[in-house]
Amino acid sequence: MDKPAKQRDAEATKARILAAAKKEFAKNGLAGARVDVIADRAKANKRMIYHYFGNKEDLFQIVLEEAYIDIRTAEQKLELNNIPPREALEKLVRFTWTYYLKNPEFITLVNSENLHKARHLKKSQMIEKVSRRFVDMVARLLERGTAEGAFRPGIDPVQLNITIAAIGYYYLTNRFTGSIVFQRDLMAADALDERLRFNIETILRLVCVEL
Amino acid sequence: MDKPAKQRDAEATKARILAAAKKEFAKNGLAGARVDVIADRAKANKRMIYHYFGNKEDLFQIVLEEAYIDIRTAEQKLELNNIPPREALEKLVRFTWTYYLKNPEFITLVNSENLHKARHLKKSQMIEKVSRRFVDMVARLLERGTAEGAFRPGIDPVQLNITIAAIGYYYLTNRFTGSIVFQRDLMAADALDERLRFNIETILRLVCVEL
DNA sequence: CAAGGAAGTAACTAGTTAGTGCGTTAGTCT
DNA sequence: AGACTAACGCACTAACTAGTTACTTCCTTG
Repeated sequence: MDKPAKQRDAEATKARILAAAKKEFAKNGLAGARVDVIADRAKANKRMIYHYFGNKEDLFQIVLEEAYIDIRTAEQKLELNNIPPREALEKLVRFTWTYYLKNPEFITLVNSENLHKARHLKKSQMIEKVSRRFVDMVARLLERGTAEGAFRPGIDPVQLNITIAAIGYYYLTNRFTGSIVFQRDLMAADALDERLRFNIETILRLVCVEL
Repeated sequence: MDKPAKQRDAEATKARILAAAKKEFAKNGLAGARVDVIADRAKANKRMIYHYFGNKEDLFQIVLEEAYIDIRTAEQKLELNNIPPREALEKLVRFTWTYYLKNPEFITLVNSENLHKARHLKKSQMIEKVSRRFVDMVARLLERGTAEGAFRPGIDPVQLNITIAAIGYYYLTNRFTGSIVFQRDLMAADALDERLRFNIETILRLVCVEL
């Protein structure tokens, strides 16, 4: 069922445009991004962008949606409910940190979207669906841990989710100003290891009955 | 209809430009901000902006510097070393949260600066000085708490500072996408109270020997 | 195989935007 | 008073940028 290699390939062109757009939007934000740059980097013509995606903002919206779907999909693959609660929690903290570290565009795109008061995400129905599944996963983990007596009762899964994200996200999104303010290279390999360790400790102390 | 004699006041004009610029840069980022809008809102002429501040980027840099100096100054006024360690720590968490909440431009300006890899902050000497004083303050607090047996030993003041900032900053900067992802109005009054409570608990559990 | 549609391109337009040239007005100093 | 300096303002430009027009090239299918 393989399609023969075409000289013309709409899907491939769309994919190249999306990849280039992700990079450009992440680097310069929505206002700072240049459509011409996206076209060039995608080895496509600017006209193709407007043909496939409508306009700059619509393109941004699709890039953003894909970024959210990507992280939520990766999270589901963790299958946290097949391992002991405490290990699962640590695994989630570790995953979140590593995902942000390896996908720095995600952070920048989310920042951009918040600068625009999430007006693009608001239009997306898909996001609500995948987000609910994500919150449910952590809620179930908390229930399981509480039932086993490992986790403190009464922890709000949303607050926990936000906190797990926060301690990784903030460190990485503010790595440039942070390296100046704290006069330390926050992106040095040992600094990154140390931060992950600290984050795991923060969350375990918050959630677990005893260490 | 006589025009009232127009008072000339360079300092007042500069101040109006800075205030307008802060608002515009915070709202739209460096690339999205419009110099004409700043001039209009400052009830000044665009020519004055270039006369006093050189260019758009230099203006951004000064706005950013002032924002940093403002928060660092407010932090120093806390005088954390005159109250018991545990209370001082809680006070710092509470202050950080409240400052971000009441000064949303600070967060957005810092985000913008990080999008630009902190290239403006790098040029500023003042920042390093006020930042060091800030880290020292928290370091002394940690030492004091550890000496009294209230705090766990070996906590890195930089990691703690980052974490205290993170749990407030992330919640607020991502309040728009967060309200969609978590399907909850993160800015409702009770949600804000609840978050502050949760943040205090997070930090106390991280730092204190026992609650 | 011809025909129609889809993929792809170059050159253009209309509007925007940072930055300026140059002139005017108000306050100050001698 | 007159001269000098600094505050202020208008109107312009050169460069840029999102989006479009009008066209060519290639592929599929009836």
